[in-house]
Amino acid sequence: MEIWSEATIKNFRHTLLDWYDQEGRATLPWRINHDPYRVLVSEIMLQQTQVETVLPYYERFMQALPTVQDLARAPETQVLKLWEGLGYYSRARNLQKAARFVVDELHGHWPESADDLQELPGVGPYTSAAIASISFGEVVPAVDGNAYRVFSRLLKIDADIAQTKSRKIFYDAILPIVDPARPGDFNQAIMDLGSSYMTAKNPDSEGSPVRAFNAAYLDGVEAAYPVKTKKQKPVKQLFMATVSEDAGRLLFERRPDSGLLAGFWTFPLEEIQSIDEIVGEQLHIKPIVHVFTHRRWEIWLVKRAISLAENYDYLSPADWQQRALPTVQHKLLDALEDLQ
DNA sequence: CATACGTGGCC
DNA sequence: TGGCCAAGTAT
Repeated sequence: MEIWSEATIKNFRHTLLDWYDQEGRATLPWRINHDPYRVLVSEIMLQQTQVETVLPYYERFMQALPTVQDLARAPETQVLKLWEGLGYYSRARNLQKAARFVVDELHGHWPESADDLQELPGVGPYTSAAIASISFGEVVPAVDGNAYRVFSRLLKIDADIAQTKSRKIFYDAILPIVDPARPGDFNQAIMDLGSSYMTAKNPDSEGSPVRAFNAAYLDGVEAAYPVKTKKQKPVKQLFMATVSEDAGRLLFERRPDSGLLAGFWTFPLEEIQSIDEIVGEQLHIKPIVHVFTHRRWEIWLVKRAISLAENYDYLSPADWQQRALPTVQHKLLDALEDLQ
């Protein structure tokens, strides 16, 4: 691993921030100002989600709920509907819990340090550092996937970025490099660098503004960085989805309050071991396939009667359109519509 | 500390 | 196509 001199660090900050000032994405809507609410919403949405995906959601969310007080007072159903399709839905619930904490417990006064911000639900080591540096000027590194990738290459850090314990190694390595005059811009510049020149696949290290600081590139070993162990494959699961109609309404099931798609509405889903269990009954000749990070669902639509359960409800189109439905349920509805 | 937790894009 | 990747956190 490389250790930079104080002169190199100063040179790097200057090079990075000059590039950021010229080429950075200053027009991103969460960079219009440093309002902690606007930054918080953006950072939560951006967790494991790309900028292009977030943009329309962010604009719509801020339009509907412009202040932390608005979010704190909103019905949870509205928040989930605004989040529909973004995924990782516990983020939406935690975001509203965080807003309620700031408004109700802290009387609208924001925590200003990374340590205190981490008390907010859904705000962990990365997000707390991002808000503290961007909104409040705290000199802390925001160590996200970009920072891992960028600094693993710049400094040739061999720690496996898939391992939790590597976080401290990167934090300690980056901390002395963060620009004390512009910590928020520094962190955002690293992220912009990681999503432009120093990408995971097909990086353009040759054209990168910090190529002179990229030890892995200069040594011709960039392909070896970052070190990252592989994830496990999604588990395959087979389901029968019940299509039960009553006077123009369709039967939906409310999923449990915890776990996958918690609290969201889908057709009643019953896991089966083999397609043989429903042969001759299915409505489609091919299953609807939906892949999560850790599961791969194959769902067969079956028109059948089913005994009602406590978490079942017949919904009219007007009903289900105003509820937050997971993407997999939209796929099922689309497939059903194709049959008509 | 390893795993659960969504979705869309890319090759 | 299946695997990998993208501004992580909670448990």
